[in-house]
Amino acid sequence: MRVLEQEEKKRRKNRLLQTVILEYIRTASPVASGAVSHTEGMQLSPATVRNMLHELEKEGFLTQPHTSAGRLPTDKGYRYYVDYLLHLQELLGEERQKIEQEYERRLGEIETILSRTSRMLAYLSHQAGFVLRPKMEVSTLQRMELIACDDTHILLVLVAKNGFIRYRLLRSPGLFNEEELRRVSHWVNKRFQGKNLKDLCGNFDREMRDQIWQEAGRLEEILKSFAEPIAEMLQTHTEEELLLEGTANILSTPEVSQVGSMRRLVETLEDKQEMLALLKKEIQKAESKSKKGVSVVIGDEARVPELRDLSVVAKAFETDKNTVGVLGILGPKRMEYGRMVSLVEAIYGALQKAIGV
Amino acid sequence: MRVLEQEEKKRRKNRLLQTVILEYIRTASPVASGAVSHTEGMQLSPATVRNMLHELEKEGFLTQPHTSAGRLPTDKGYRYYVDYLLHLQELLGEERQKIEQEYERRLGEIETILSRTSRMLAYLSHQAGFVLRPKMEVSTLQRMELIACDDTHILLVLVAKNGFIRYRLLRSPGLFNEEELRRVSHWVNKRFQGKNLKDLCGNFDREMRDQIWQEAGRLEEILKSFAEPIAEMLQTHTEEELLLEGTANILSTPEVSQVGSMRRLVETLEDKQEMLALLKKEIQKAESKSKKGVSVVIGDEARVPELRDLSVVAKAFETDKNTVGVLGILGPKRMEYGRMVSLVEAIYGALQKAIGV
DNA sequence: ATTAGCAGTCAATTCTATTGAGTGCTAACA
DNA sequence: TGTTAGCACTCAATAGAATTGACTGCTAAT
Repeated sequence: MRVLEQEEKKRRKNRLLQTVILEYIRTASPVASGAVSHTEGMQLSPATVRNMLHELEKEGFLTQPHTSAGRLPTDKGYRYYVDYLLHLQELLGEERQKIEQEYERRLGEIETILSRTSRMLAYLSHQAGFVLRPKMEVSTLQRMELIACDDTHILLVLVAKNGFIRYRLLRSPGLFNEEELRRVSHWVNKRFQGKNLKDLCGNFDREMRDQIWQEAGRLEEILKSFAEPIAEMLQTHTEEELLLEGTANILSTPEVSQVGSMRRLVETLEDKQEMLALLKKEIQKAESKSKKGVSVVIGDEARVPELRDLSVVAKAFETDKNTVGVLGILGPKRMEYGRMVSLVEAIYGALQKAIGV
Repeated sequence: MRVLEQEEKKRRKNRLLQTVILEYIRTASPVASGAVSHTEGMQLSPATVRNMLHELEKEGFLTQPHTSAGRLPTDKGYRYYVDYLLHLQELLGEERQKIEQEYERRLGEIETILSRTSRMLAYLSHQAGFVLRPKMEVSTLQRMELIACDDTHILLVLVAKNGFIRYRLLRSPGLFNEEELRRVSHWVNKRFQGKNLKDLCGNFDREMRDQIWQEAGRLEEILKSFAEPIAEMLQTHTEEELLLEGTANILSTPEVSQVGSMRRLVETLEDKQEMLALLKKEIQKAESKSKKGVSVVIGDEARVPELRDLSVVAKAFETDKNTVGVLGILGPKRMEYGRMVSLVEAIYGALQKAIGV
């Protein structure tokens, strides 16, 4: 036989890599040369396969846990697979149906929708599902309203352009009738509506005081009483939050076979602050490179030792022009990427429709 | 020596049981006769101690994991200890301080306070902390308000007497000016304020329709458009919710030494529905018996196999006359009950003060 | 370029022996 | 009658040795 053309050789190697990865994903144990030598389209003896595997190993796509074991993919291997060899996998009819069902009965509060979304992701992926709720402060002020609850309590409600709301029950700083409260709301809305919450957050107090002096008498007095509570409310609670569901799902993977590593994993996942920072950073980075819109962060690419065996499949979503959150799933590196990417895309679509941008 | 009086014998036995339990809590491994024979106030030889231990075992307060091992408490043993032998343990100054700090800057939203409370419980106990948020429907309607956000969206806010609020962003069912919306709110508030949300939930729609016909013209028309959205909102979202924090803390206990049991535990804890039903039931039961107000559910008393090695220390709290939630901690049976009871009491107190009933 | 065959590697499993912590019981003692 | 010393016995835990078997790498033949 003549020298195989480079192209043909390359094609076969890709095919082999793919087979090994799929097999490893299926069985969770290192793949032997014999196991892949007779799969469809592969008619080579184990020995030949071994030679090829050897090459793939030298190139960094595969490793062996020890000399006399089969091969398993490295992070680089998975990366190549995800970037070049991946076949998206259609969702099942019942899965699509489940998603539709979930979102068609519109669930009002955006908080609830997001929380259900993370549950949905976990449920359908059998991995952990997460939603990184966007910060409120990146949005703009849509409306501020004061509602008298009883003589001593006033509810301060703040509606952001992105559909989020914050509220706070104040001990009333004085005795005001409804009309007066309305005038305060009106005054504030007139001046601050549409303003960036982030800007307001820092200097609302000052700005408000700057303008109050222009008013006189009773109105000035009332406004003064409310300047501080409003400012305070703007300052707290602008944090984003991580909703994480289905942690238990990723504990059944053989990757965490020791009690210690399992505990550390749960600890890491529970440390919302850390997870949050990490996901945000990594996903933004990945997002900018990826074309499909769904980004995949594999294993150690996240640079967190405890998450070394996990991958993230995620996609950013918008609730407003510039308010982005992230939704996705978190599971063992050894996951069905094809299905997961499709799933994240499907749920992303349903969510976007539901919050009706 | 004359026959020991029954009383003296009983006293010594109690003391021994207590010592064994404390020792077991401290070391997490079965307590040998030698280990307790020379503790303060105990001046008996190991052999004598062995005889007493044997009796305690026959009475069901202790067991041995195997013949040649030390003793450890049974559920009955813990129960006796908690009910009769427990010394409450003062919190440390810094702990008290931490609690005060957390609650003194009043955090507005009750949701946030509760969520922080569960985190606080976890943090100070080094166990899992939880708050079972009360159902909203047991409270009464304090206020309903419609807020126009823009031409197409209206925010429907519902404030309950217990400080909880629900909101929902509606696609506006028509074009209404502020004055008109105000009239709707006013109309609803006038008729339904103070009514039990649970009752409203079921038949708001009907009741409202019953009364609408009395109005005429424009107002009737507007009211009609809002009857359904409001009714729908009342019906959803009356669920209570479980906030659980610090799960990882109880995974470091030697009780869950196997991967399987650990996984099952995490699964159980994550299944909020189940946990919720369980906690509610058990704690109510315990609460009715206990005098201290803090209830303790030990191990298998909860009748959930996965929680066999855990105990719950909890206390009910009120945000309103008849709105009760529960807060507490969840940890290995082998926990410092004295400290935990004090802790739950302290945080309960701080919370009650903070939500200012 | 491919393949059969063989020597070599190494985790996993099973079996055995050893250790040591701790008990129960009995007989002696105060 | 209550307490104690002493001894035989039990049993989990640990360590070591032997065996197995699933692989690979290499070489020589095709």
